[in-house]
Amino acid sequence: MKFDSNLPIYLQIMEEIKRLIVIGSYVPAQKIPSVRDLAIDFGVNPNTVQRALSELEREGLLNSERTSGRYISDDEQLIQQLKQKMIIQKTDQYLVEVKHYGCDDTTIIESIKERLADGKFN
Amino acid sequence: MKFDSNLPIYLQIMEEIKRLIVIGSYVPAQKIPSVRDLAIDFGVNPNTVQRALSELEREGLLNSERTSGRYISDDEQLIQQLKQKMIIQKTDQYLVEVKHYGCDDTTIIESIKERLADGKFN
Amino acid sequence: MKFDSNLPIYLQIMEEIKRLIVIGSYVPAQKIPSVRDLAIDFGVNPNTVQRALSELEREGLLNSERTSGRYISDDEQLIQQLKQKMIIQKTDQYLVEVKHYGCDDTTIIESIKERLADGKFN
Amino acid sequence: MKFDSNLPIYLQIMEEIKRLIVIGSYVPAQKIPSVRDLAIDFGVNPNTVQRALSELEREGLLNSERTSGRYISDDEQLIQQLKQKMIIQKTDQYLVEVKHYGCDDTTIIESIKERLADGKFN
DNA sequence: GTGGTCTAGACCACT
DNA sequence: GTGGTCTAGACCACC
Repeated sequence: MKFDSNLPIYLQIMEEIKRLIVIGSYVPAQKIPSVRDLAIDFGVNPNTVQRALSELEREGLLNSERTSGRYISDDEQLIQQLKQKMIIQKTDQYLVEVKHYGCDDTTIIESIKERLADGKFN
Repeated sequence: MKFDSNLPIYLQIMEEIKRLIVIGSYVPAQKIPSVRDLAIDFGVNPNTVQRALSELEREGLLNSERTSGRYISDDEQLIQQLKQKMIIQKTDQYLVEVKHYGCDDTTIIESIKERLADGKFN
Repeated sequence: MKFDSNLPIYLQIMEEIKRLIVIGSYVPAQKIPSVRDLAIDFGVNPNTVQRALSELEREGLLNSERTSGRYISDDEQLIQQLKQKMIIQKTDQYLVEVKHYGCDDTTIIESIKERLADGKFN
Repeated sequence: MKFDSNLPIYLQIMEEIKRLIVIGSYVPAQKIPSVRDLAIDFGVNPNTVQRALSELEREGLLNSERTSGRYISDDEQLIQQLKQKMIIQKTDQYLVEVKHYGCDDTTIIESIKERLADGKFN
């Protein structure tokens, strides 16, 4: 995975894991790979993965069972909320920014439709 | 101004200055405040402002006239393109991300309309 | 049983067994359950129980009779001392800590009475 | 400082700093020593101190001002609550434990008075 | 010099 | 082999 050097890697890993949860690659209660394996996958130091996972655990998305491994939360509701929350968060951030640049509602929607029409995003 | 501690401050200052240009607070060929004054405005070290301005100069948006100070580019075309470029860039980044989260086109447009309807962004 | 993840489990098991002795759930010379059974009770690996028991043996509270199993010490005096020793140890540790936080004697006694009055501890 | 090897060092450092706040060695809004200096004081790796301080920051007891250093929270109320909270926490934990060992209220209070009378804790 | 992040590599408790 | 902690040492952004 390629990381943006302007954002801490552990945050980017958190994002990626959230994404994997949201799109269903990780399902509730599923065991995730070990810290060491994820570190290899991400091409990153185990400590960095550890930090990302600890933060996710603090957010309640992961549980760690001491010696057996880490698991996606089995709180299906929480997991389902996650998708909506992530989308809304990204959308709101986008809207704040473009409004900040002086766009009005119709311009925004036009822009979106236009860019989607290009079909580059599939 | 409040900065996101996870992103280099000089990048955030660059963004802000671009924004001021786009919304017309800075017009082509206008002289901008001194590094020192901007540093005070932004509540930031002059070195940090310096770096942001240098980068903007590299992008052609600013010219520094040695003794007299720094000016917004007088290339009106460039300035005019800026708004569109910024919007498109932000839009595309947004679209990439939400597509990455498994959203399809209609969902995206619905989301946008929904959030705009809230009216929180005006 | 719930363990505090910040303290080695074998220590917490030692504590619990001492507690069972002190409150009379285990009486002198009584045979205690097998490592395997204790491990199941505690929801823990047999090795961990093993370590706890070995330490207790070193302290003279347990004897292992090779083939027939492990027994609470028959040294009734030792067992009787245990309760006092545990109480004193915990009390002293508590006093050291709160004194360390700047409490004087009367404050301490007031605190204790106040918390006991709440009746949450019965 | 001597650390108990059975408890993570960063937790013990957090405790110690809270203690320093409670007894007034650190006052609200005061700047605390740098991570590096504290690391030397505690005889510990800077990363370990960093972790302790980050956790305290998350608890709102500390603020870090990017490049100038870290400061005790200026929320005097929060700081004042801390002392009570720490004492109550320790007292309750003590009471739970000794009750768990079968002590009744009068025994507890007698124990406390007796140990205090020894005068070893001053 | 300050906080923050990251790496590399070690050790521990526990399975 | 698993999560968790710790060390030593580096680099970065910022002052």
